[in-house]
Amino acid sequence: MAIPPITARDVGRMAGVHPSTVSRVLNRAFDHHRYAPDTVQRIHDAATKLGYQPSAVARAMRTGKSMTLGLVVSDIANPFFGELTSHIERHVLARGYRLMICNTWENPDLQADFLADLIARGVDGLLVTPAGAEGLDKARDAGLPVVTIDRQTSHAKLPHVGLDNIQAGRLLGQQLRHHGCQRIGIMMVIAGHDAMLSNRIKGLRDIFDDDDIVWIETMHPTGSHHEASQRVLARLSDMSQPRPDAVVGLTNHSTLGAYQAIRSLGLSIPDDIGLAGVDDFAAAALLSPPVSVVAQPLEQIAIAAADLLLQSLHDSDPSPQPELLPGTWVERSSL
Amino acid sequence: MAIPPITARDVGRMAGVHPSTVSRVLNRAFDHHRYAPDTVQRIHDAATKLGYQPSAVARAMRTGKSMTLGLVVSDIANPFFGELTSHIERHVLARGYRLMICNTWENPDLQADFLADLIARGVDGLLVTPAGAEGLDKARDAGLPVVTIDRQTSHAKLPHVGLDNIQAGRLLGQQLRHHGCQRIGIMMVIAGHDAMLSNRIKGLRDIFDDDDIVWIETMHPTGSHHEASQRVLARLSDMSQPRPDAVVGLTNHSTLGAYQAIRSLGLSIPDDIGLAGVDDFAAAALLSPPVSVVAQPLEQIAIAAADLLLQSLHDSDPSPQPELLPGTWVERSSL
DNA sequence: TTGAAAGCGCTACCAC
DNA sequence: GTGGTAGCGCTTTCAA
Repeated sequence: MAIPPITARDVGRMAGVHPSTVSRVLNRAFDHHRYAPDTVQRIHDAATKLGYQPSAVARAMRTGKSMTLGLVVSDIANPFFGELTSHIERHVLARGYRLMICNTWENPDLQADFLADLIARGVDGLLVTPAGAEGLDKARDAGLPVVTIDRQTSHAKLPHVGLDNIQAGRLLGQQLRHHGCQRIGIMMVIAGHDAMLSNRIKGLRDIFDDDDIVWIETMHPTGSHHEASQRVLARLSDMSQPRPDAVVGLTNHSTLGAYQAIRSLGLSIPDDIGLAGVDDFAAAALLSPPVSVVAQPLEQIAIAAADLLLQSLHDSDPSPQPELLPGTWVERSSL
Repeated sequence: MAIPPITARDVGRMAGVHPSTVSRVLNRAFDHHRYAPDTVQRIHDAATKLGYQPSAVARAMRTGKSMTLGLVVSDIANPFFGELTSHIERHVLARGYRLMICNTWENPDLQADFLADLIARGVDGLLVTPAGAEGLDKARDAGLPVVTIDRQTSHAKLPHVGLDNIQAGRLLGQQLRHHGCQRIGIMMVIAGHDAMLSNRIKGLRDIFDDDDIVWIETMHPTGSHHEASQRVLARLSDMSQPRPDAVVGLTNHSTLGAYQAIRSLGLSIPDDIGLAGVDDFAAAALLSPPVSVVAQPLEQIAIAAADLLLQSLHDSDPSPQPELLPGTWVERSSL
């Protein structure tokens, strides 16, 4: 057990050179001409024979760069974030970076803890889907590039990449109208104090008057789609209000919950009531009927965010201009 | 920008003590009586005033412990692994550990790369849902505790926690029988060269004769449920074979694909044909009809695996006895 | 009870 | 072209 790891010293000894030479030769693979070909050869041989892996810890200590990025995400169990994470990882990996992933479960204090810890661990930059503003300023003050994804924080104006929520809301509204909906009910999950959902609603309000929005039901972000379902159920069972022509879910959990509520009421979609949402999810295409949604350009968002961060690792200042990507309508048959 | 971080030296200077004293006092919080109360006070004051965060990198370098665990997972975008990850993270976090998460996308070579890199980064232990045996021996040889989850590797006998696949297959078979099924078709996703699926089938074979298994359709693990759907479609459309009473999916993607195929054929579940699977997934309860499955005790698996690893960080040798947890039947209405 | 020194493994710099 | 030295920030001896 506990085999002592091979160090540059060991390689140097075997190749008959000084450790610093080992380091130079191994790191600048394309400067071979500057060293005696024989030396280079011996070093490479020794390194492979010994299975030398430079200690990333020591390297990070010395260079101040860990080649690691921190990803602070709301809930990795939510496929939305899982996919986002997956795209981000693939992208930064290709550029030589690794990811440290932390789950905040929408807890702002935990987020602050994670950020502080990631900084202490020497990450080179931070990607965050904020659960609040907590800890973000400190990260920026520490001189670390930070890019927010999916949600924008209210105060700190950090570089941001995400869905154009107003456009998404408007697109959803247009489609609702196009399918003849007059009155809608909205189910949403409120996450932190961000502008995401209010913007989606703002877009919707560009198309629907206040009077046409029968109700807006909210829920805490830690709840599941079961809870969302309860809320919608209560709304639809309340006979003192007119029934909306359609229910819209502003997040994937909300839409799923709304679907479940409508079905459990024995209502038929779209004949009795329509359903649509923002955020696509695997099950949407498989429900009966398949549910139409505004889909986020997840991969583009992931790539744009990663690129923005990677770029600001080298250049000094990233544009504080939010990069807002448009959603696309995925027509299925729920309206 | 690039604010120089606070070091123990800075704290020491402000408190008028040597950095080593700062370290001792701050680390052994419950040995206060061994130091002059006044010194302790000044150090704490200085540390909080300066916002001192010890560098985890330097600490890892010195102590050889990074308080970080590596999690090498097949596909974080698959909610099964997303949830597993989430449980694991919560559990190890409570014990002071962080997670470095790597996605192999079922690529054994990538797995080997990740493992080597994780070792170089000084992780204290490894949790792996193997996509193959690649790199696992090397990790163990390096003296790192390794625990495999979900799938067992064929050769390396590593400590393992996962579903009791034979039991799960048998349970599924029993339920199929109980609902009157005589002949079944099986859809599965083959992942690596592990025993997981063959064990699920073995359990099924305890209940069904070979003749009662009309067909077994396989697919590569990188495929989506769409591909699974194609396969099942082809099987069910093949009129030269008898149609099974039920289709069973051996993974969540398979079951989803099978559902889609059956529906697109206009067949009704369970009247025309039954459907069931191993692995629960969010959509299973929402499909029409809801799909019955053998569910994995995900949280228990996560906790047991994390505990096993954590324990072998301190004690020397973990039991090489696989810890097999039973699946439970979730009755819905697809049989 | 505290200070001083050493050293984890690496790489940047300065000699030669 | 290559060796030597220093030092990243921490913790762990050993001395006092």
